[in-house]
Amino acid sequence: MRLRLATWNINSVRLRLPLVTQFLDSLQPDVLCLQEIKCRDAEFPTSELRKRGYVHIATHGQKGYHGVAIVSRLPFHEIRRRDFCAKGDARHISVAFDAGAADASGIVLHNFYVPAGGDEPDVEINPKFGHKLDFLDELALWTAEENIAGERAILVGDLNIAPLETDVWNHKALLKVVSHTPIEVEKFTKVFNSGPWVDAMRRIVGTEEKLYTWWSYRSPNWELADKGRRLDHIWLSKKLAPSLVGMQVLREARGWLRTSDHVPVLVDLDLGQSAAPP
DNA sequence: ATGGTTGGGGTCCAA
Repeated sequence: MRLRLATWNINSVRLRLPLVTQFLDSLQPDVLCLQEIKCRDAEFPTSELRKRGYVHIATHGQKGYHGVAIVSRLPFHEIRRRDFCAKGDARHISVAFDAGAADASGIVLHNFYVPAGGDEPDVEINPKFGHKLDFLDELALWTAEENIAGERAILVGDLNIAPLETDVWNHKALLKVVSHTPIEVEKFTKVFNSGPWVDAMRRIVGTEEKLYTWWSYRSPNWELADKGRRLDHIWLSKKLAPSLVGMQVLREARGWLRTSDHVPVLVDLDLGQSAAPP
């Protein structure tokens, strides 16, 4: 069984619903994880997505800011929503695919929207940066305690950190820019090492190659200047990693009319292979 | 070094 999974920071799902449906129609993912839906659960465009076959929908929304959702053709259960840092922020949702999802059964999927962290990488003058670091600390502890990378697990989302030198357009220029500072990369790495995770994107595109998923709205000529960062990630547990058969960053989506500043990232898994011995 | 754009909700905050 093939499973196509996508993640996309949509930056207002209601405003960009036509782009979401265009994306679903053309790329045909089985599961789409969204971040920054920027609406309450009741305002999520559930009926429009159900009409297109994505009948299984779980949301963790709030008014105006943040918010995550999982939109799926495959049935799931055990929907969980954790309030990291106990601020009432909607930044996490997870589901487990059930028996009706055939070979996807037993896979737990976590969808995150990590705080952006504000402009100044200094906790003394910028509480938002402190919040981001605290969020990562709590995430590392929790992922280890809960063993969320256990057996068959996937972690996706806008993690708002570009960890590698080739994840940003200019490593040196961005060392003091929030998203690429050493302290953030250190904490990001701790989260990654809290479980047996594999970076699916870098399994397909080598670390010597530049790879971005986000281009600022503030930079004109995004395509020509190409001042991007890889802020969005897909991690597979070691057990699932052998099933990875494809990955794409849908760079063209950044050129769509009135689009998000993030583009979708997709992976293809051949779950028939995941049962094979190592 | 600076300033640039977008979205939501409401006359500014977050990204």
